[in-house]
Amino acid sequence: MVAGPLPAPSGPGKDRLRLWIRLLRASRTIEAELRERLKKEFNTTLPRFDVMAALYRVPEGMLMSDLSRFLLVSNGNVTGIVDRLVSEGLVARARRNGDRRTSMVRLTEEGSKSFAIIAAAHEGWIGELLGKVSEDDARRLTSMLTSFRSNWEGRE
Amino acid sequence: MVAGPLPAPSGPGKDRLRLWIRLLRASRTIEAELRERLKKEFNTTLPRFDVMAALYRVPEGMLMSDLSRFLLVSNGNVTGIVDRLVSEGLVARARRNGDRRTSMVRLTEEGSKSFAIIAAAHEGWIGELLGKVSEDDARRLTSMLTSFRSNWEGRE
DNA sequence: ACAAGAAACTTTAAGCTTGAAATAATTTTC
DNA sequence: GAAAATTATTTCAAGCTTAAAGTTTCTTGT
Repeated sequence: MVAGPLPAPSGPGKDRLRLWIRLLRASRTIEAELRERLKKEFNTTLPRFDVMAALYRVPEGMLMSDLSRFLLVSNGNVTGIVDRLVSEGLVARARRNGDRRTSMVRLTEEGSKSFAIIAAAHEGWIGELLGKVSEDDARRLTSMLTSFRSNWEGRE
Repeated sequence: MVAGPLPAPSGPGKDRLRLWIRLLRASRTIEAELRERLKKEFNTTLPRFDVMAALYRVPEGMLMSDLSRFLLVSNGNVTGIVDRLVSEGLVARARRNGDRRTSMVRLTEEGSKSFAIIAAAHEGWIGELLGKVSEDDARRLTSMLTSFRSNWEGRE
């Protein structure tokens, strides 16, 4: 890690900037670790995991556009990830509801079983990686981030 | 946003998992917004901005490997981003120190001027996007994340 | 000195990501 | 009820990202 040779700037607004930088670094650090473990242990990727996690909560499936909104990624992106999951037999697209533009995407039985195993390991990893954060801090942080989220959603 | 139809799970370990999910969502939300504004307002990208921000702090420049470590991305990745910045005239590679394997990378004068402008806008955006987080919470969050970081660095 | 190993960087292949353009199906408007 | 607008999704081009393999240049052990 390269130490910043310039003195830490201060002033109004700098506190938020510093917070953002820390937030980004923390999530990138954890993300990198998860990515590596998913690859090594289960030969899968974080985006695939994210899609499967979203679908796991909703057995009847989700529309592509719901997935895209939920995961905060572009719809073209979801198409590619789902394509790969389908070709691996973990996910199925069901065309034809009433609206023939849409396709309902859901985990296959294999996908569901596979995800359950990975998710258990994932939860353990998070426990390990965030283990040094006290229960108290974890709850406090969570509630601050929750209030950030609701502020965000009510903006514009 | 799709609401989770399953009841929120509880139990030991779930608090950390919930924290991680919130952390990830918060940073992705902000990242997406920054990415979009960087594109729209300055026709640049977050990775380019990150590299320039790292270099801006160190006028004499950094080695590729330092950049890679500092930004938490792979070295092959940095090569590509720096290539593009060089072709745009914002960054310069200076071969030949004593060690001819290394190249010292630094902002050009144009790059430095350009970054200063973008950075000012960026800081304003962060102030806006995180504006609803109180100064107090911002400092508390920052210190929690800092202690996470130092715990992290001391692991393994 | 010289071979073996390590270090700094680039290249490559595969996959992720975005924004924009293209398709196809539905809804709205006149 | 046809044209226009909207919605859901896919395709595309460009760029980001990683891990692994390759190149070049030091460094080390003998």
